[in-house]
Amino acid sequence: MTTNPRSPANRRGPTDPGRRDRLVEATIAVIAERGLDGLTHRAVASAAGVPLGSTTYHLGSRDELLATALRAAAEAYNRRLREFLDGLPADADLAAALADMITHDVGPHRDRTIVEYELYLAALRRPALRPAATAWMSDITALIARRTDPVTARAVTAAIDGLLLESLVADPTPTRADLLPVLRRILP
Amino acid sequence: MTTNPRSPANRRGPTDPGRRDRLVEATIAVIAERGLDGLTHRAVASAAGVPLGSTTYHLGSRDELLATALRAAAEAYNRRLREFLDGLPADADLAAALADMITHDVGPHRDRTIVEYELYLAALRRPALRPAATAWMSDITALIARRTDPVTARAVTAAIDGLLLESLVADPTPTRADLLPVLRRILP
DNA sequence: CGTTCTTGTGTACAGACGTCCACAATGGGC
DNA sequence: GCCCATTGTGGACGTCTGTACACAAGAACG
Repeated sequence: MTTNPRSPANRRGPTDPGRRDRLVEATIAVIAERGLDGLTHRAVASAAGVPLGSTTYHLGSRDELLATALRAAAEAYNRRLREFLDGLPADADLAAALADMITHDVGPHRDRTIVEYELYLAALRRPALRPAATAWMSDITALIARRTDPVTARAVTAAIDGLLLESLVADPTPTRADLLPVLRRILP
Repeated sequence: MTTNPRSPANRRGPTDPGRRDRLVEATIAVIAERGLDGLTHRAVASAAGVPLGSTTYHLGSRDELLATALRAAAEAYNRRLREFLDGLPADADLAAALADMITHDVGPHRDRTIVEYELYLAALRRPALRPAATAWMSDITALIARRTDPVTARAVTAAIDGLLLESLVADPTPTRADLLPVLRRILP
């Protein structure tokens, strides 16, 4: 791998458009695999297949690494939620749909969901990240509010968060049937 | 501080009952101050006023440090919640009481609440901690279920979690008046 | 008093880390 | 075709970390 870093196959030239984006993706992949503890410049460089110096060049300090990852994760999550909600028919059973979503988030999507919470929580200790985290959360509420009244939207958003957090740690992982009555208790 | 560690004032003898407990307290204090990133044997030793070797002797590896802190935090939280609920009159306004509690948790109690979430989340990546975290959560639900039906208890527990998480990051911190309508939306 | 067990201490080691910086390489402007 | 700003690289430095381990010291007990 590092025997001949100058081989043509590995050279992308000094202008390698998208390298920064690939570094951001690699950052999230590293967190998913090793957690925030394992997020180091070296791990990101290795995951992205670039030399160590490249990470500090494009993404600077470790805090900048975190900030970029948080913004990328928030954007991806909200886009996904928007598409999911937009894909529902107008008269859809919202509680059932959300139960499906949560089941997916703690099942096939588990690793990514954990990363999302780790990044969100990281914002608590980093004032620079708080605006991004706040916006993330209020975007979710706004998306839900397109289907319910505002107070219900806040209640449902909070409940989804709590259910996700609980379901991530529960063993065995709760099923759709476990979640549905709780969501029905809140949604009209 | 370390100039004369053998001075009588600092010597507590080879049997220093409670030293382990003080190390656990120091562990939580270190997390509160520096976050999980800053949790090191050296920081704990310094906070507890004991030599470095003492931390590894009493609490072993870093994972054991985390596990002990998680159990202590869960126990303290649940005891506090139990006392709070037991102190309410039978016909109390539960939504108002919970709004007060959340306001307190994200206000004067903010630092400790952050530690609680950091420890809870840490359990996601450490199978050994998951039982403690699961029990923590189900204890909360059980306490609330003494005042409501089971499904409502689950919905309220999840909503409290979500509201805490949201309120910790929001700027400015939500007030009791912000939280109350949301809780009333769920509680009878 | 002496032995033995538990508790406590100081230090040393090897590894990993963030960050910095001198230097290389390229490609667009002229 | 040359020059220079931008992009990319590799290695080095100093710091901090977990952990191990040899040794000290009081206590229980005969």
